[in-house]
Amino acid sequence: MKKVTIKDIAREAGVSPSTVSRVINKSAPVRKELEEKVLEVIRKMGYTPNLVARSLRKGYTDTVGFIVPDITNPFFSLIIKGAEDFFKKKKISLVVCSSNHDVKEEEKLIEMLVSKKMDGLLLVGAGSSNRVLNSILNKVKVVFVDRVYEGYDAPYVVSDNYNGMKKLVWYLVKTGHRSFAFLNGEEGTYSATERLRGFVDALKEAGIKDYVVFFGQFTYESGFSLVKKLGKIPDAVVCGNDLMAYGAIDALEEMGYEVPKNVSVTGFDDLPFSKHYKPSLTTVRQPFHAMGYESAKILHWMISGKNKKNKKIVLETELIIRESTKGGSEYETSGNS
Amino acid sequence: MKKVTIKDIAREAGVSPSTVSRVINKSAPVRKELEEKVLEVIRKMGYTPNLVARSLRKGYTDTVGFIVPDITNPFFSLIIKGAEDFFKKKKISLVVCSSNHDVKEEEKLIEMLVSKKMDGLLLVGAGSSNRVLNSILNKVKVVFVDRVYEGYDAPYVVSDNYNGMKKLVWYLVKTGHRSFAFLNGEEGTYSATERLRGFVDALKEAGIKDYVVFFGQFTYESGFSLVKKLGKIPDAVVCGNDLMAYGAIDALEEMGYEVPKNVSVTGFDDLPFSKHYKPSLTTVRQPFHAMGYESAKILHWMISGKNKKNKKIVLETELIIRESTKGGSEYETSGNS
DNA sequence: TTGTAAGCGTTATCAG
DNA sequence: CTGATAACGCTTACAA
Repeated sequence: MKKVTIKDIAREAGVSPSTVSRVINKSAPVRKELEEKVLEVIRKMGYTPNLVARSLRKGYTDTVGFIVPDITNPFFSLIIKGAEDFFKKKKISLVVCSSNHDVKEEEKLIEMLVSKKMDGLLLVGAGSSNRVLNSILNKVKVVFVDRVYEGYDAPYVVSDNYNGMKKLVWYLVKTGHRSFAFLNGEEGTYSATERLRGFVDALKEAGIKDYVVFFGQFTYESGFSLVKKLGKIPDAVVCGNDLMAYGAIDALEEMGYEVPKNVSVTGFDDLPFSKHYKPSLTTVRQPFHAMGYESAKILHWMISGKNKKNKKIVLETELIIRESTKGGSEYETSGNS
Repeated sequence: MKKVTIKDIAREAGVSPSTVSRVINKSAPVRKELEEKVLEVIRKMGYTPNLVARSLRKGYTDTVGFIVPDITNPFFSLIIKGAEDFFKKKKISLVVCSSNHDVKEEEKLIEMLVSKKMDGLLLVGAGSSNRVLNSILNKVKVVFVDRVYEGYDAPYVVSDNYNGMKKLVWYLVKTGHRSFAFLNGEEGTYSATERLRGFVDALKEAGIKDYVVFFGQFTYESGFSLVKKLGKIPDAVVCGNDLMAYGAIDALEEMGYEVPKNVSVTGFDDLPFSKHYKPSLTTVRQPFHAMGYESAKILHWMISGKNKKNKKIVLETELIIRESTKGGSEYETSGNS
């Protein structure tokens, strides 16, 4: 099928290309009669505007890029969904890319997306820094998601990892736990760092010194193997995220412990699945969808020229108490208004 | 920062734009000396080619669209990952869109993607048909994923739902199950239909008539509530997919049954999580990643002009035996060569 | 209200 | 090997 352009429509309708353009975009008044004629020809010939040409002319693409470490991880795909839900309303499409937790790949992706003239970029960084970031930060609008990059003056949207973890630990202390192990994710990651801060600060405030900290990855397997390395089993095993908690629980049970009877285990994230885990997981809920949605909103502001340049958003986290921890229901979660 | 174009480079390097283009694309020989000069200026001025302009000129975008019902569903995100892994090697990017299981939305998305001049489309359809499909099938290359559309002569990649289900039911029969309930997903869906066919045929071959079939959705909640509607609990509850099986197991346990002691439950998909469910799930593994990867490969063939027009691929499924079904280990899976 | 023509940034063609 | 020039399809001054 030969492709039909605005010129073909113009010729067929006996008008000029500009008139056709005006009809399509309602960018200027056109005589009713002509308008109808044009519309009819468009329909008849099955014309659809070439948005590539339009983009070249107008200077924007109505497309933004979203780079995440792994699209397969529900944590990220839920965030993406949030962004998508916002952008869909603005008729903006999303180019989604996985960096596979690799900063090198991330750099390549960023360059490609900039070259493809994305109107903006949403970035869940793979590392804590990035060579190309500096050079592109003034070529394209960027919003950091779930990460704070020291030294870059760009807006970000994160959730309150620090206070989420604090709430969780306080709860554990309050329900009688006195010794702790923290099975954390990748050392150096923003999330791991913040959660550790919360963990340590909460215990310090509680005057508890009986704890150990290990780093691993944010995966089931890592949670599983880290548990096996634990010398003595503490009252509570606090995990870097839900996946690790699943692994930790399974390892503990394999070792003959019952959760939560002999040991409490907690997660972080509250993946949709965690309420169905056995035992269902006590964890800290991150507002995935909102994280994506808010980042998208900010990026959109920036794109539209509303200069929310240094918007920094920290979204609330919520303590979710379920059955993987021992202890009364006397503690009220703070976020359930 | 003012954007720098190929002309700026040309001027600065004292050559013509064509020469710069030739250097960038290695599309024709250029004197070493000039080439170096150009490369240097490019570096110095921080030039990156405008791929929108290039696309307009060349007639393709190195971008393909992928529409799925819900990016949040691990089943789909794993497929997307497969496609992404293939396309990354070809430097093709993916515009990922969720139709939210809504055919209307899907139609809009398709039109938009065609307008944006995607080189091709990967489509996990939301329904069994679609108004715009006919009109765009000769405007853009399309590969259907996980669905066979009757009446459209386009290539597809699916997994062998029918035989997968047959293998599963045979196994159940072989291990002594004599009465069945099939808790299926959305009626009319390709997957639901094929799995039902497999289920019915296998039982027919086994001479078993004691079974019931229900339709619902492919969700945890649906599995849960469908179980509650079951009159008598059969030997085996066969579920439309893994999520439904999770729900079914939980409902059954809530009703006081033990799985698999009192009743066996099976899934379909083998989500990464199913081996960690309690009990771990007996299910049929679909080759998610391969489904995405193969679809991408075919689409790429079509785009590159290699006319694999009517390529139809049915990928093998594999029976995965775990702990949610009662029965010996005497049965050998067929796919473990 | 409508048409003409320039231009968005590339690349392909054609001379030289 | 290199440079003009046209063209990709659209939008937008500017002119009428």
